[in-house]
Amino acid sequence: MEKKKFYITTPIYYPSSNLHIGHTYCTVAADAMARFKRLQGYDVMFLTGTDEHGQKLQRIAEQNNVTPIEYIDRIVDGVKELWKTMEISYDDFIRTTEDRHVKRVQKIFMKLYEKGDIYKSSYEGLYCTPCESFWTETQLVDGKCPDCGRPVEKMKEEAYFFKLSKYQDRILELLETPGFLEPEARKNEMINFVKQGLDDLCISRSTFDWGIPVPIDEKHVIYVWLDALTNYITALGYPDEPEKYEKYWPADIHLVGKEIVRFHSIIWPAMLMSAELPLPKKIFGHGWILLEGGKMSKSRGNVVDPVVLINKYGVDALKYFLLREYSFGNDGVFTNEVLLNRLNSDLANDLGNLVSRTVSMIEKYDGGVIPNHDVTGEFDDDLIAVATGASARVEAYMDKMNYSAALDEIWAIVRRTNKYIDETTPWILAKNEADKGRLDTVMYNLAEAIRIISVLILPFMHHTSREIWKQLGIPEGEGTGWKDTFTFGLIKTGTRVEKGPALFPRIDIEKELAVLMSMEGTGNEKKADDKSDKKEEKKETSAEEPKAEITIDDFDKIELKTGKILECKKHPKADKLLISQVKMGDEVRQIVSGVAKFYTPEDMVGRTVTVVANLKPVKLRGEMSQGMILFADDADGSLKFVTTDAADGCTVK
RNA sequence: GGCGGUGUAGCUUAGUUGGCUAGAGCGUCCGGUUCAUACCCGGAAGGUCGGUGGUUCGACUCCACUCGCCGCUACCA
Repeated sequence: MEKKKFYITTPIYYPSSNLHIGHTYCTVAADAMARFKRLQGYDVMFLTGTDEHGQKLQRIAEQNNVTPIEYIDRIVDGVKELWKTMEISYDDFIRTTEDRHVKRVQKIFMKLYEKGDIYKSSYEGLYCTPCESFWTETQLVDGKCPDCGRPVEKMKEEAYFFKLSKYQDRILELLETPGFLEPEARKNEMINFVKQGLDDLCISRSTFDWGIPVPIDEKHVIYVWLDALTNYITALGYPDEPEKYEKYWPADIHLVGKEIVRFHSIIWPAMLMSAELPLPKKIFGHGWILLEGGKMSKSRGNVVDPVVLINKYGVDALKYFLLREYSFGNDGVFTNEVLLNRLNSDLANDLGNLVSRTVSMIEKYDGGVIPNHDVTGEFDDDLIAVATGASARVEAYMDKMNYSAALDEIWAIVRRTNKYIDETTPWILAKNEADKGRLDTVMYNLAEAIRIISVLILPFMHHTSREIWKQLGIPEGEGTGWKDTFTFGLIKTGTRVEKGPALFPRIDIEKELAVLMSMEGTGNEKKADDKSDKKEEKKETSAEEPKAEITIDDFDKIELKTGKILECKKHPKADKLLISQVKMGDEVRQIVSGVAKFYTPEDMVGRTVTVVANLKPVKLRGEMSQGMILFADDADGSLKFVTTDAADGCTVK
């Protein structure tokens, strides 16, 4: 009988710097699912990789005085090393710079092109020369430039576009398909987004060359999404070596971060529709692991370099923590304290101690040999019911991507088994020779319950599973399959147990917190209020590129002046806008700024700031704006004033 | 501004189509136990299920309004 296939992917990560706990989280989740499905008997294909093109990498490499590929190779080595440390069981690792990907992307490009879904922007390119802006038809107001109201003209713009808009209706239908996009909240967002209308997607760039050349136009490279998203099928050999593709496609699940749900649930299916290929069965957008925001984190200190945590507590502990602590679709907050408490209570106290006490008792009472089990007693049935009933529920939770509930279900057995020991009081049975039969049965049942637990945790922490098998003397393959978790009584009488080191040594939390705190800053950290990731994402996709070089004459066209903000109020019809009255020497101007998210009107008043004075006045949602107040785009995503000590009305040069 | 989500014990949360005395884990307090990694087991305290009003014999579950937080989205000269 042919095995059922299961194809799961992570996003391909952008190797501009080393990976952090967020990437680890996603990959660990995918790995657990892959292992789970394999254990269940599926033929699993698990793909991860790296997205290696683009302006940003090219620039970073230049800054480091190396070629892009030299820089990337180094980072990718680190990524692979991390996955090795995490014991990520991927079946393939695709790099978008590999020949296999490059040539296939070009073929896919041609396929869409021949279909008529890729066009040069001049086809619909509408350009407002004074504004130097490029518009699509849907953006125009009365057929004119939405900014200045002047007529636009068709222009040749050197960029290729994908007709995303053409697939709008089909995408909407797809998004509404139950189960396609989860969790539910993301689905509604996307439906709403599509209903507002989709613009065609720019898929080429000519301003840099670190990318896959557009096959029909050497001046262009393919930009971001057509390159990146197609990895899911190029890795399978599509289109030229389609053996794996035919076997595994469509993907059963694309696991992605919530910030890239849009690209996976809208753009990617549209591309597939254009190529007339089957669509992925499910997109799941998981939440982010955040650090405590603001000042708190400084006083607490958080080491979030996964490698540091693994070295201290082990891979299994970290994996368990990530999947158990957080609800997969939602954001969660990471702190060292939460981590250590979870490890101590669930792993050291509950599971580790259970194995320890059981093996100790078998050694003490039965000479280290798992005994007969023919004297049943009061609590056996309940223990057996709990132990054998978990698998079905674990399956159900895993199908819903609910890792934490699945693990909790397994821990219900752990807790039940600990309770069983208290109920049966083996140390009392041991005192009376007449109770030996009952004692033996209790020992057997304990070993057997642990056996079931050890198999259930295999997808999440296989190292621990194997250590338990070692201590219980279970040979791999004997009662260690998924189906064996449904049956009680498989462990063989006569099996020799052997006490080993503690599975999870108990951590002195106070001491350990102090140690971790002293290591603060060694990891890649991200604050809970940090929007930089999202910002990066936006930058990548909205193509914020370095500006072309200008001459001093060009600069001279800009009139910068200092201005004092006299009054400021909220824009009545726009959330993000503030309207300021700015005094610049003799005149007072009204200027609208998009900073309401960061500053209240009170924050604005009284400051002397830098203003672009000769910017063409414009109406913003009904309010006149005569200039622009400059702000610094800070690293954390916030905007900071560019203030000055000078009097208002001075020229800045 | 539009759309959507969410708000349940100190913390993290479960509650499918309305019937519960609203569950669980962690934390706290009390008790038990000693096989075990000072662990484990039991018990208790702690919730007007964001607020108000409505539908209903009955609402955490449905409806309206309202407040808080979050996301997507428009405006960001």
